[in-house]
Amino acid sequence: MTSETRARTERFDPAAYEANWRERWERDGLYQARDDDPRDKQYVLTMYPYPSGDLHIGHWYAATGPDIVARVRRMHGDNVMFPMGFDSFGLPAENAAIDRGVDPATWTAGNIDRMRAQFRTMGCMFDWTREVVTSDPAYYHWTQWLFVQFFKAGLAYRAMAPVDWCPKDQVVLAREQVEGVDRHCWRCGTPVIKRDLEQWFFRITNYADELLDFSGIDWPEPIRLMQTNWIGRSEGAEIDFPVEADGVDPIRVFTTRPDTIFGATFMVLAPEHALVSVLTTPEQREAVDSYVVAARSETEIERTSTEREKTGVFIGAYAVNPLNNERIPIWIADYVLPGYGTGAIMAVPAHDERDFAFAHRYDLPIRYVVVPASGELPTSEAFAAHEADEVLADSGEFGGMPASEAIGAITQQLVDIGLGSFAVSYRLRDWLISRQRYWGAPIPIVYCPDHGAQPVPEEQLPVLLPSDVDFAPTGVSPLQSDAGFLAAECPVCGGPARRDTDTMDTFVDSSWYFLRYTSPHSALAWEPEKAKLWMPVDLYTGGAEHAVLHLMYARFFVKALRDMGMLDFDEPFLALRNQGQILGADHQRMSKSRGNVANPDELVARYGSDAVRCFLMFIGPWDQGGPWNPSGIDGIHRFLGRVWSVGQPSLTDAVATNDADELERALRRATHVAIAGVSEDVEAFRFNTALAKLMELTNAVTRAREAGLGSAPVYADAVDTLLLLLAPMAPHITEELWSRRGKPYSIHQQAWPAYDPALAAADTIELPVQVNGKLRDRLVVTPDTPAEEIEKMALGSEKVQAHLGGRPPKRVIHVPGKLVNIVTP
RNA sequence: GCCGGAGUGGCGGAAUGGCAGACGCAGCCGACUUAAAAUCGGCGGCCGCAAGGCGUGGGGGUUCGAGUCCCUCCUCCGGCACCA
Repeated sequence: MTSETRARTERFDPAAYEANWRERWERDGLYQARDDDPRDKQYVLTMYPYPSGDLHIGHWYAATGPDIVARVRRMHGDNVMFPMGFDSFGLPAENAAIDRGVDPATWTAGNIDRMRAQFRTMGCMFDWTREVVTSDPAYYHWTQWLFVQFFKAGLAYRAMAPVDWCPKDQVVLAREQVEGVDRHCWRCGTPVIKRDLEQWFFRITNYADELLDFSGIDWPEPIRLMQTNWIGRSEGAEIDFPVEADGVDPIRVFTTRPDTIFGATFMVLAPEHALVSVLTTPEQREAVDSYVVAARSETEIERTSTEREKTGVFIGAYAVNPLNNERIPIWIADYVLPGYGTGAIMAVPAHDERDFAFAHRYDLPIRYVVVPASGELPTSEAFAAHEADEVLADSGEFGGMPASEAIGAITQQLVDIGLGSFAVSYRLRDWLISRQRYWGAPIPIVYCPDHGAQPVPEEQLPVLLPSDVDFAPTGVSPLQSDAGFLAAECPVCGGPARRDTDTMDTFVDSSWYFLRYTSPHSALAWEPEKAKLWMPVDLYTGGAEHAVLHLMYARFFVKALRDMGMLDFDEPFLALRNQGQILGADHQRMSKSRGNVANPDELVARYGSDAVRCFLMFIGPWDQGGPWNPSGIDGIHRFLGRVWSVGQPSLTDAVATNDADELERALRRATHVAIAGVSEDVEAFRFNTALAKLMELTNAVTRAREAGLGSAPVYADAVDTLLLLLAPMAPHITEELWSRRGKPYSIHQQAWPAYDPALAAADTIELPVQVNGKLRDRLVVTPDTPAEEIEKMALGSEKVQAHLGGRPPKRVIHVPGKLVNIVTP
């Protein structure tokens, strides 16, 4: 650059223009998605945040990726909606109320205001006119209304259930909110315990099979696998084992291996099983009772530890094997879980590790009934009968039958004698949605002494949260101590009734917020025609940690609402992409308690929003994340500085060169190579390599200017293209330069540059020449050089000849455009 | 234990089975400057004076050719975990 142009170029100072452009975009409603836009719609969505207080670097990381894609799709000519809101019900607000005495609503509203302002500094194309806030009565009105619809459709029911209870947060948790080996609370980490409570459930298990079907949606394989495993479909049989006592129902078991029934040497009931008290003999009563009491007081940790030695008690009673009438002793043991299958098993110690360990400890018989076709049999451990080439042994008329065949044959025989059925069991349980806390949507149900649980009439919704309650956690909802809230009227008889004092799991709120964005101010939950216009979401992004929570619940909601006639599609999110997690500098998950939360404000103030966006996208693949280390942001700042420099208008310091034509072709080629590369990378969420390609183009443009091309049309084209390609990632600097160059406002409304392969084609290519796969020389040829000539040139190379040692080559492999490899004899 | 994902320079990372290390960071050298910062240019896997050799977690294999495909082992990260 000459000193003359340097003087003309204003100093690169993002602070001088970034906020101004954001205000202009806002004022112009540039990012508002219009319902009456005739172009193809494109609904891009990123998971809305919990308003915890301040945005951290992870929010920037998560939002920038989809913002880039949304912007590119907009430049491709689509009518793009990219909304944002707040998932604002939940425990932290209530804990803040307890700790600091502030009202949850006030605390939440303050956080939302702060975070909304911080969000705006990102320069994302969020359409804030569509914002939803789930703790707003105008929103939870409809969450409650949806609950009533689920109730009326038979998909919401109340049941006494042993539930996971967090003793610290004093709240019931969904199974999905209990994590890890020690069965701890997902929020506070405290080990959970079991309690029996009347709870509301959503019948998600009705949709277990449909939720296993991912055809037609483009979701990451790991997420699909996690949901599949979570749903845990197992095919097998239910089998009735009659008991010796008169007038008592048989013991029904679920098994995936009915073919091993002749190896059943004992039965095991879960300690909670209803038949335990009926069947226990007087002599065993005391031992059984004390075992049951002990099992029920155990924590989840103890109960489900796989390390622990298996324990149990014989209850004194016997069942009868329905196929051979053998007498089988009945035990109880806590390794049989009450909530899975039928809560009872036929124990086949020869072919199940757990039954094997139990039999070993209590000296129960072990009988092998499935053997390898080879005839060999292990004797010291449970032999996992799984393989295809196995046959039954010691199994009456089924002896010698292949195991795979026997599964069906034995079940069929049990069906024929009325003591069995083909059955499917799922790991998935119904979704427990009751929460004994304040800061959530009240469950819109009243209890009448005469008419039981009745939904609040729709015209009386919303059931508003009272604002003056005592927040100290007591194990019951704070709403229970609020007499004004508690008192209600039975919608059937008008008599006095009691309101439900629990609130809904916040995952209920987030199971339909994407529908509310389509018509956020509607006097309905959503306008059917608006949902028809925008739904389903075309691209959804967020963290993989929601694989079996939000992402499964939202699918369930859409399927249930479809069956209620309220929606006409099957899946909420057509495509899903997960961003990686930005970890603290200590490689640990960012959390306030660890003190490793990185705040972007300082970086934004120093380098500008564009630099922070680009830096985050540049550090690695977006789906990978990684530990936070801001040291590389200087490189991005320098890059944007070079863009600032080349993007200035009317550079006239052109110097005539005698090879201008070739230089111009090279610059045009670099431009079109960048168009192709960036387009491809952005669609694939490879923002890091897209930026690398933009850096290469910038370097090529800089070189061209140094070479004197500054006033050539091809130079202006290259710069314009650079700005257009960079605009989705760095919306401010590109708008500023676009404007300075006298181009029409806004750059974000321009068409994405068109790629011309002919202009990207190289004049000459460099071909590596290998001998036995090792690089020995290079050839520079034009793309149309005939293969024979290239091979002749390769063989003629001195370096190649040195390695051939005068011998003729054994083989010559020529991959056109790639390389030549010569194999020596 | 089961199911995923990942191991590449000092660092972040790149590479449809075809030149390993693109693009950056940090570093070193140089230009500009009284000087520094900023900016610009250059150098950079390891061993070796060189020729050359060795290099993508370890070991084996397929191939003319392997970071990439196959087998096996190790380490790290995520999910699930007595689910019959």
